[in-house]
Parts: sequence; C-alpha cells; structure tokens
Amino acid sequence: MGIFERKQREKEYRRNEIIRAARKIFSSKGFTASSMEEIALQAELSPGTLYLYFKNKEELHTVLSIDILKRLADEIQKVVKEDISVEEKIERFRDVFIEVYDYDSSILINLFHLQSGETLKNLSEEVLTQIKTYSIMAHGAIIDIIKQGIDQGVFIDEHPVALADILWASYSGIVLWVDSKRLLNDEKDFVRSTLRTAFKVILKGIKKNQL
Amino acid sequence: MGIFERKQREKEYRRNEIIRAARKIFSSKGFTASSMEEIALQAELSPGTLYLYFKNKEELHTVLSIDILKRLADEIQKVVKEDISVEEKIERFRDVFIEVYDYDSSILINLFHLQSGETLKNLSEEVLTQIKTYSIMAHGAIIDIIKQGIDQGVFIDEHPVALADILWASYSGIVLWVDSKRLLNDEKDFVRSTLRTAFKVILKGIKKNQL
Amino acid sequence: MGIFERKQREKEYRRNEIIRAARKIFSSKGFTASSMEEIALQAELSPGTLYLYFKNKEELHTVLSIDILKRLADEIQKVVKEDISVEEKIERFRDVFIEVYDYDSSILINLFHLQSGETLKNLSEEVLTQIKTYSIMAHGAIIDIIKQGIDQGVFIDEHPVALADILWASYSGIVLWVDSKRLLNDEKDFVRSTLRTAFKVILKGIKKNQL
Amino acid sequence: MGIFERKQREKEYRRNEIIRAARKIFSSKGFTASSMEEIALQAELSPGTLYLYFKNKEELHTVLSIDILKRLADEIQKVVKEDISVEEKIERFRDVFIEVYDYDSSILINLFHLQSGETLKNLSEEVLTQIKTYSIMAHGAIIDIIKQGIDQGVFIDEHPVALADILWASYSGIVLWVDSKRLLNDEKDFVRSTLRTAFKVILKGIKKNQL
DNA sequence: TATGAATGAGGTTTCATTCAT
DNA sequence: TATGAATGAAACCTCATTCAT
Repeated sequence: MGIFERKQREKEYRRNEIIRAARKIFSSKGFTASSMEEIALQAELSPGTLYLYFKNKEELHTVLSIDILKRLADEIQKVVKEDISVEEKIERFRDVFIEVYDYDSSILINLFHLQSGETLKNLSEEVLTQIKTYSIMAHGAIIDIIKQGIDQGVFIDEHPVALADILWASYSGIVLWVDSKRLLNDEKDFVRSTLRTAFKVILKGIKKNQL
Repeated sequence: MGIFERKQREKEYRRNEIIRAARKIFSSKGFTASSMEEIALQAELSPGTLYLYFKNKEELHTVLSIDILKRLADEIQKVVKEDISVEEKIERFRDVFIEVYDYDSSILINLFHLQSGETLKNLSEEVLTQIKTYSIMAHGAIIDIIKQGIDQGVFIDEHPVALADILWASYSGIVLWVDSKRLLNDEKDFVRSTLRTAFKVILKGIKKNQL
Repeated sequence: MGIFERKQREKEYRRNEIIRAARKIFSSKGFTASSMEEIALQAELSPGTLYLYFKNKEELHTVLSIDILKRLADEIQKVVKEDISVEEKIERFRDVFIEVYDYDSSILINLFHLQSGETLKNLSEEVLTQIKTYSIMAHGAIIDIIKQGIDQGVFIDEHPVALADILWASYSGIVLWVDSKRLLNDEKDFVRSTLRTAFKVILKGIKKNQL
Repeated sequence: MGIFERKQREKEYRRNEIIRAARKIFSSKGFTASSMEEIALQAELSPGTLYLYFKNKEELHTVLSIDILKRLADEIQKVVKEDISVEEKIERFRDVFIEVYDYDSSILINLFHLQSGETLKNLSEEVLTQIKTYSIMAHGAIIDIIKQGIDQGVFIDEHPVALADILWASYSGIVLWVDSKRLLNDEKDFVRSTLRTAFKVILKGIKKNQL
C-alpha cells in the first residue's frame, strides 16, 4: 500500500469517526441543541478539525442523512433483484425499514429536517447531488416494484408514485409518531410491532381483490 | 358593552395578532430559525410586548400547536357524533385532516416538535394541561371509532390503539412527506389527492374482508 | 377638615403605602433584584402610579433610607436632650441603634447603597437636601456628645469626628456583618448580643483611664 | 520552558488581564451597573472570551473577592506565625487591613455582596469551596489570637467569636463608611488615620485592665 | 389622579466559525 | 494536517419608564 493510499485511508477513517460522533450527539439532542464543540469532544478532535472535513454544521448533519439514505437505497436495490413476487418484495421492504430504524432511530427526523424550511441552502453542490442520487434510487426502486405489481394485476390501479409515497410516508410517519410516544412510554418494541401491523394493513390496502 | 369587556376583547385581539404573526414566521422558517424580533415586527409590536402575552418563545410556539390540536379534536368529536357508519366516519376523518391541513400546512411539524426531545420543560402548567387534554380527546375519539368497527365485525382484529396509531401516523407522514416535496415541486393539490388515495388504501386495509 | 387637607392626607397615606411596600420588597431581595412592578403589586397600585409619587426607582429606594435616617436622627436628638452623663448617653445610643435595627434590619445595606458608586446622580434636589440634613443632624449630635466627653476629661483626646465615625461605622459594620452571617446561621439574637458586647468594648476604648 | 508551560502561562496571563479589567470596572461602577461588554472592552477582548475564563458575570465578580480574601488570609496567617505578643499581633492586623485596603478599596463592598441575598447560586463548586476555605482561614486565625489573649489574661472575658467579629466588622464598617464619605469629600488619607485611631480604641477596649 | 399596556434599549450568554501557530 | 483560543454577531429576555385613556 503506497503512502498516498494510506493517507487516503486515514482521512476516510477520521471522517467516519466524526460522522459516528455526530450521529450520537444529533440523535440524542436534535440538530439545534447539539453543538460542534460537543461533537468534536465526542470524536476526540478539536472543533477546528471538523471544518477540515465538513463545510459547516448543516452539512455534517446532512451527511448523516445521506449515509442512512445510501444504506436504505442499497438494501432496497438488493430486494429489487431478489427472485420473489412483488407482494413478497413489499413485505421485504418492511424488514429493510425496520433494520434501518434499528441502526439509527433518528433517521427520519433527520430526513425530514433535510427537506424542511429550516434547512438553509448552505449545502455544497456535491452533497446536494448525493442526496438527489440516493433519493431517486430508493424511491425509484419502490415505484418500479409498485408498477410491476400493477402491471401484473396484483395491485390496485392508482398512480404508482402516489402508492409509493403512501408506503414511504406511512412508514416514516409511524416511526416518527411511535418514536415520539416512546419518549414518554418507554415501550421500545411497540414501534416494531406497530410497523408490522401497519405493513400488513397497507399491503392489504394496495392489493387488488382477486377472486 | 362595558369597558371591561372591551379591554378583554382588545387583549384577545392582540393575542391573536401575535399568534397569526408567529404562525407565519414559524411556518416559513421553522422554530429555531425564527426570531422573536421578527415575529414582533410581523405583528407590528415591540419584542417586549410578546412577553406580556407569552412566557417565552417555546410557549408561543406551543400555543400554535395547541390551537391546531384543539381544532382537530373539535372536528373529530363532531364526526364521532354523526349518525353514520364507522366506515363513513373514517372517511370523514380524511376530510377533517384535509381541512386542517388547508388551514395550516405546517401543523404536523409543530406537533412533532412538541413531543420531540428538543422541547424543553419551559412550558407553563396550563399549556401542558391543554396539550394533554386535546391530545387525549383527539386520539381517544379515533380509538373509540376503531373499537366500534372491530366490535361490529367491520374492521380486522388488531389492537385498536395500533390501528388508530397507523391511521394517525400515516396521515401525518403523508402530509409531512408530500409537503416537503411540495417545497421543491410546487404541486399544491398533489397533497390532497395523495391523501385521498392513502385513506382509500388504509380503509381497505383495515376492513375485514366479508363475503 | 377642608377638602384640600383631606386630599393632602390621602396623598400622604398613599405615599406611605408605597414606602411600606418598597421596604418589604427591597429588604427581601435587594435593590437590583426588586422590580417596580413587584412593589406596585405589593402596594396594590399600578406601576404608573409609583411614578406620580417618586421620580424613579433610585429615588424611591433613597426615600427609604431617608425615612430610617430621620428616625435615627430623631431618636439621637432625644438622647442628647436627656439629663444623663455622656457615658450614659453613649450607652443609650446603643439602644437606639438596636431599636432601629429591629425596625428595619436592612437599613444599613440601604444606607451604604446610598453612598456607593452604584448610586446614580438621579436623585432630585429635594431628596439630596434631606439626606444631608438628617445625616448632619445624626452625626452632629454624636460628635457633640463626644466633644462634651472630651471636654469633661471623660473621653480620650482624639479627633471627635474620628471617634464619632468609629462609633457609627463599627455599629454599621457589625450589623452588616452579623446580619450576613445570620443568613447562613439563623442565629437571630446573636446580632443584638454582639452589638451589646461591641458597645461595651468601644465605650471602654474611648474612655480615658482615670485613676 | 516547554510549549505546554508557555501556553499555561499565557492563559494565566490572560485570566489576570480579565480580572484586572473587571476590578477596574466593578470598582468604579458596582456590580449591576457594570456590563460584561465594558469589561471586555477594558481588557481589549471580545465579550465571548470572558466566558472562556469565567462561567458568568457573577462568578467573575466573585473571583475578585476570592482574590482579595486569599490575600487577606495569607497575610493574617503570616502575622499569626510572628514571634510577638498578642497585642502586637492585633496591631499588625491593622496594618494588614490597611495594606489590603490600599490594594483594592472596594474589597469590602464585594465581600458583603458575596454574602448578601442578592448573590445567586450560580457559582461553581470550586469557587464556593475557595470562598469557604479562605473565609475560615482568615476568621479562624483571628479567633485563635483572641483566644490566646484571653487565656493569657490579656483580653477581657468575652466570647472569642464575638470579639473577633467586632474586630473584623468594625474594620469593615470603618472602611465602608469612611470610603463612602471619601466619595463626597475627597479626603483620601482620612481613611487610614481613622483606621489607626479605631484600632487603638478597640484594642484598648478589649484589653483587660491590669493593675 | 390612576391605570396598565406597550415600549425598546440594554443586558447576558451562546456558539458556529476562523486563523495563527 | 490539527489545534483550540478567540471572535462577534445574534438570540432571548427583562424591566424602568411612558402615555393614552
């Protein structure tokens, strides 16, 4: 391994350390209440160093979302390629969503923050491109499956984008909602069981009643 | 009208002016990015005056959510009392949700903010009580309808709270999600049409298949 | 009683109400932490009314000191006229001081505040004149007694003003000091017993040792 | 000198700069009327920097008192160890007090502020501990001397704590009082000469009349 | 004379970001 | 590249004071 490669790898490693630290802090306190100094402390680095890897606080936060979005897109892609029925694929999506939620329960708050009015236009071109790419990948794959299902006469005849949105948004809403209730109730597993019921309901809702 | 009444009414009017200004600012910029000075400017008042009517920024923001929550609870209550089938009631909820969304599209971001970890315990006792009251009213009514439906053998045999959560959360998720897309797409009516499809899907999903 | 007199008396009464309220608030919270609104509330008046009777917060506070200073001056004058020895007069001063301390334990903090750097030059001419008048009355009387004592060969040959200052300042210091300790110790009567010892010591210190 | 040491020293230097600036401002205007911005200006630093060295305004102010209290305690300790009679020690205290007064004439106002009800509980644990430590050191030493004097039959039979309080409080009162007169009279040296007389008087007052 | 709602200047404090080392 | 002390703008909030009623 050449010296250039080693440096590159070190840089990558350092970057990931920061991301990990940021995830921990942002997850527990939200965007506003988290400070760069706190994240630096968690990463065992100085505040100044953070700015060598990320343009600003906003971008660091956004990168977390991209990270999770990429993970989501990758997993969804895998499901798409599996040799199973569309119905089974929709069911598999449920598992993907639950896995991602387990990895980072604050993901959706981040994703919504991303597109909310609070997000300034401070993001660099590169970051914006990534968001769009992964977003299209993830949504596109879901839309494709829905389309297939409609073509096969398995799903109801509605606008595929709308159905995909419903799938995606219901999932998001449930995680957000149940997660916010969890803060008060301490019922950790209720999120997952509700998610399962939700998917059952929605799948049943999209399916065409065949006789 | 006595002098006391006039004063009371003026005070109420002023309070509403502030709420209206706050709604405008908070809606367009979110909680953190909005400043009290900006809200005061919008209300054509001085910053200090805001604090005569609201304890602090947090409480002013919360009051917006309460306002909308009250509206939601009231409308839901009305639906509950209507002399129609449970299925039709669920359908009517859809309209209520859409109406409320039309009144203030940022409602749900507020409601989620309300229960997120970022919300400090700066709220006065009165405000907290109101939140709880209206929250219970709105959720309780929905749960009751679901229960009725299950008892009548119209809805599937699942935990009523879970089904109510799914209904509520899906709605919330869709509004949040489609609304955040709207910021980019400018397709205003897409929200409503997607909401309609979503309700059709979910209603179908909850219904027991009777033969 | 004419209508003018009645009004005059009402005015005086109202003024005293404010002073009483101010004393209560200032005593328990100090000058800075007390607000005009709080004083108005205590006096069952509106904030605006306070400004009809007193130029500003500073002056209202000052008037409390004047009130106590006047009381002190009056009592001291009485002692001066009593037909007793100078030594006995000094002893009587001790009682006067203790009585005044009982009436308002925060008196000296007020008096010091009066002449500290924090006191702005916001005081009206009338108020300043009063302070000077009563100050001179009180101090002058003490100085006179000391002088008499020196002339009679009872007290040591030192500058009478210095001796009077020592008497006055020691008393003040002890009240302040022990009072500040009281806040922690809750030993209420220790102030008075220490004051008594202090006077004994000082009197002994001033007396010429006669053989 | 290593790089760490240099940095440490720089930091210490900066801290002292702030303390010096704060002393100047606080001395001339009192606690409330002084603003952090003004102190920063005086120290040729930005307001934010002050908060890197001191938790808040209250603590910065308190540190001034600690500084002076430490100085007082140190000097008193030295006197205690000197090989002179108790009477001479009391006399030496007088010089210590005068020296400290020369160093910072506003010391006592600060010390009283410290223990007054206005002082909030905003102080850090470390600072509170220091105050207690030095306070006990200084008072304890004086009490010890008094005790010795009583045991040796040189001082009168009174509660040693009371006598120490009288000594301490008289000194404080005189400085405060004469200093406040100075503000009007501009007689600078009068403080010291009065202090000298005061100590003579008090010493004579505490001494047992031996024949 | 009395009110009390409104003012708005001014205060403390935080924290994202920079830059000399 | 990494540091971390310093910055300084900007935020929230208070409260003495005013003035129309």
